[in-house]
Amino acid sequence: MELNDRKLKILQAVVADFINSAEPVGSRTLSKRDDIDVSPATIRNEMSDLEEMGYLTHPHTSAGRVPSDKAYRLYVDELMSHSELSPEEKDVIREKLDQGTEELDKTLEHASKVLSEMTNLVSFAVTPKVENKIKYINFLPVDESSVVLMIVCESGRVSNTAIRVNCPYTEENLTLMSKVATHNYSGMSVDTILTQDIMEEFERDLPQLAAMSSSVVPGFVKTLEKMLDVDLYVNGYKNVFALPEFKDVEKVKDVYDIVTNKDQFSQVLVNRDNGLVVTIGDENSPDLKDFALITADYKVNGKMVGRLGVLGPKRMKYDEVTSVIKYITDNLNQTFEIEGEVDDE
Amino acid sequence: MELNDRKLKILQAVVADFINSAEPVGSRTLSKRDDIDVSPATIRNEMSDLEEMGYLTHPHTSAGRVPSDKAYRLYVDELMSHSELSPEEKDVIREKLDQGTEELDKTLEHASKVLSEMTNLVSFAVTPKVENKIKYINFLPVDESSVVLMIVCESGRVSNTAIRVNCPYTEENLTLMSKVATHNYSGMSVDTILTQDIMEEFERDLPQLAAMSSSVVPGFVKTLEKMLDVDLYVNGYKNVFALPEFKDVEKVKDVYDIVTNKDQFSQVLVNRDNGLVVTIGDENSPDLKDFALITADYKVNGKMVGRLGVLGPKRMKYDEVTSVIKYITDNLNQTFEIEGEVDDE
DNA sequence: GTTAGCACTCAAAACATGTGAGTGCTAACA
DNA sequence: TGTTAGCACTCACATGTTTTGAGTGCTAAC
Repeated sequence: MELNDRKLKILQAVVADFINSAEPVGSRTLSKRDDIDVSPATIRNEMSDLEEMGYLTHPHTSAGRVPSDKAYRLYVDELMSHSELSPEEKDVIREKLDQGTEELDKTLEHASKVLSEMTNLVSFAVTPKVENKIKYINFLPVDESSVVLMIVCESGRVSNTAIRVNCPYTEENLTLMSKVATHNYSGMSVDTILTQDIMEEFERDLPQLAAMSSSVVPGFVKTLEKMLDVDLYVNGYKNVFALPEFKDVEKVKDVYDIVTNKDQFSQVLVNRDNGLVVTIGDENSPDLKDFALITADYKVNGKMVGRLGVLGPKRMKYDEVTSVIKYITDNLNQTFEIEGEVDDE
Repeated sequence: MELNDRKLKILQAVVADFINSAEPVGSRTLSKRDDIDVSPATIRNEMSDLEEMGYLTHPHTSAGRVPSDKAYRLYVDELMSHSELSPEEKDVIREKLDQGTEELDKTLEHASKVLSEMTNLVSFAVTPKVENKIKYINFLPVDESSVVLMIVCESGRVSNTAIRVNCPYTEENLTLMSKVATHNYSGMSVDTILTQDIMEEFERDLPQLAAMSSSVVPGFVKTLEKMLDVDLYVNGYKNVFALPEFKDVEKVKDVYDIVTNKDQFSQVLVNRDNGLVVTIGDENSPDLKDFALITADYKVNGKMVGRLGVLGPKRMKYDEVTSVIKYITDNLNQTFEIEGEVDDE
C-alpha cells in the first residue's frame, strides 16, 4: 500500500489534532476540517489503511485514532509546518535571555529556564565534561579548623571548596602541600589524576605531613570527582502538572524520577547526536518511551560546551518547540562569539 | 466537660491509629486494642464528647473519627510517647552523616538529606542570614585575568567567587587589598557592610590602586549580596508520592509549589522560633494549613547558623521525626563543638 | 456508669442501563 | 472504480440503582 497524498493529509490532520486535544481523533471530526472534504466513511477507510501500515492505533474498537511513534516521526520529518517565530516572540525570548547574562557560568542554566517558560514543558541544560586540565592547585588557610581548596583549570575555570581539617596546620604546611599537588598534577586532566592513588603520593612526597594529608586528601578527591560531574539543570518541572497525560500521580512520579535521576538522565543527554535532535517514544531508552525529547547544542568558538532541550509528551508542538530551541541556541552561540573576541585581548 | 484519663487514652489511641492508617478511626477498631477494654458503645460516647470538645471531627455521619489540629497539638505536647532512637538507628544516622562531612558548606545540605531518608518526608535546610559577621576577606591570585575572592564568616562559612579583573595586578597589591578589606569590614555583618559606599572606601584607603579597585569591587559587592540570600535546600520531595494523602495530582502540586517558592518558604522558616519547633495545621500560614512542620536549629559555638526540618502531613510520626531531628542536630552541634575545642589548644 | 441491641446513615462498591462517538461492512451511486 | 450513505455493532463513559458494611446515636437493661 502506498502513502498517497490524501493519506498523508489525513495522517497530518490526525497528528495535529491529537497534539492539540490529547483525545483520540474520529473520522467525523476530521471531515469537518476545511482542508479535508471527503466523507467520514472515506476517511475511515483511509484511517483503516493507515492503521494497517502502522501509523495509527486504536485504543479500543469504538474510539478514534491515535498516532503511533512512526506517525510522529513522519510528522516531524515531513508533515509538520515549519513556522518561523513571530518578531514579538523573538523579542520576548531575547529579552528573557538578556536578563541572565551577568554571571557567565549561569548562562546555560538561565537559557534552559527561558526555554521552559516559552514551551511550557520540562526543560534541561547539561554541560558535558570537557578536557579539564588542571593548571594549579592551592590550599589556603581559613581558620583553625578549615582550609579552602582552590583548583584552577587551564580553561580558566576555578573550583573552590572549603575542607574541614581535624589537625592543626601551619601556613607553610599548606604551601608545601600546594606545591606538591601542583607539581604532581599540573597539566593532567581530572580523570587521569583520579586514576592514581593520590593519598599514597602525598604520603610519599610529604611523609612529615601524614596527618594533614589524611585529613585533606579525601576532600581533595571529592572535589576532583565533582569536577567530572556533568552539571544538569532542570527547569519547569511544574509544567507537567498542567498536562492532561499526567493527571495521575504515577505518571507525575515517573517524570520526577527521570529528571532527578541526574546521573542516568545526563548520560542519556550527553550521548546524543550533535545538533538539533528530536527523539520520539521508542526511539528513546525504555524509561523514556512515553516521551519525546528535543535537544540542541550550543557552542563557544565552535566547540560544543552545552546542550539544552525539553522533555515532554510525544504529543508535543514540535514545530513551535524546535523553533524556540533553535532560536535560543542561535542566540547563545552568537553571544559567545562576541564574548570570545573580547576575551582574546 | 473534663478530659479524664479514659478520654485521654481514647484520644491518644485515635491519633496514633490515624497516624498509622490515614483512615478515620471507628469505635470497634479501638475496642479491640489491648490498652482499651471498654465496649464500642462506651467509646462512642466518649468520642462524641471529644468531638464536642473540639478534639475530633467526623467526615460524615457513618464514618470514624479524625483528629483535629487541636488533638494533634495535645498529642504532641502530652500524649505521645517519647521513644529514644534505638542504637541501630543512631548508628545508621551517624554513618550517613559521616559520609558528607568533608565539604564544610555542604554539611547542612547533607544533614537535610539524611533527615529525609530517615523520616521518608520532605526535608529542608535553610541558612538564615542572621548575624553573618565577616571574619576576614582575602583576595587571591589565580591567573593574569582573574582573582578569587574568599570571604570567611565568624560562623566558619566560607564564600568563594572567581572575579575577572581587567588590569594587571601583583600579589602584593592583592595582599594590600585583603588587609584593607579585612580591616574595614571584619566583625561587621554583611548587610551593614552593604549600606556603605565600598568603592569609595577602597579608593580612600588605597588611592594608588584605583584601577584595581574599580575592577574588583563590583564583584566583591555582588558576592556580599549573594551571601545575604538565604540558601534553601529541599530533599526527599519524592516521598510525597508514596503518601496516601497525596494520591491526587493537585495535592502533589501544592507541595511542589510550597517547596519551590523558595523566597516565601524560606521566609516562613527563618521567622520561626528557635529550638525544636512543631507547628501543626492552622498554626501555620494558610498555604501550609494541611501540613505539619518541624524544625530544629544547629549551632556553632552556641550561635545558630542553620535550621533544618521536615514538611509532612499532619498525620506524621511526631515521636520518631522529632527524635531523628533532635539526634541529627545534636550530632551536628557536637561535631562543631569538638572542632571548637581542638581549635582552642 | 456501662453495655447490648437496634435503627439509621452514608460512602463506596457492584451492578445495570442508556448514550454517543466511533468503527467496519455492504450496497448503491457517480 | 473510487466514494459515500446507511446500518449494525462496539465499547468507554456517564448515570442511576442496589447492596454492603463500617460506622454512628439512642434507648433500655444490667
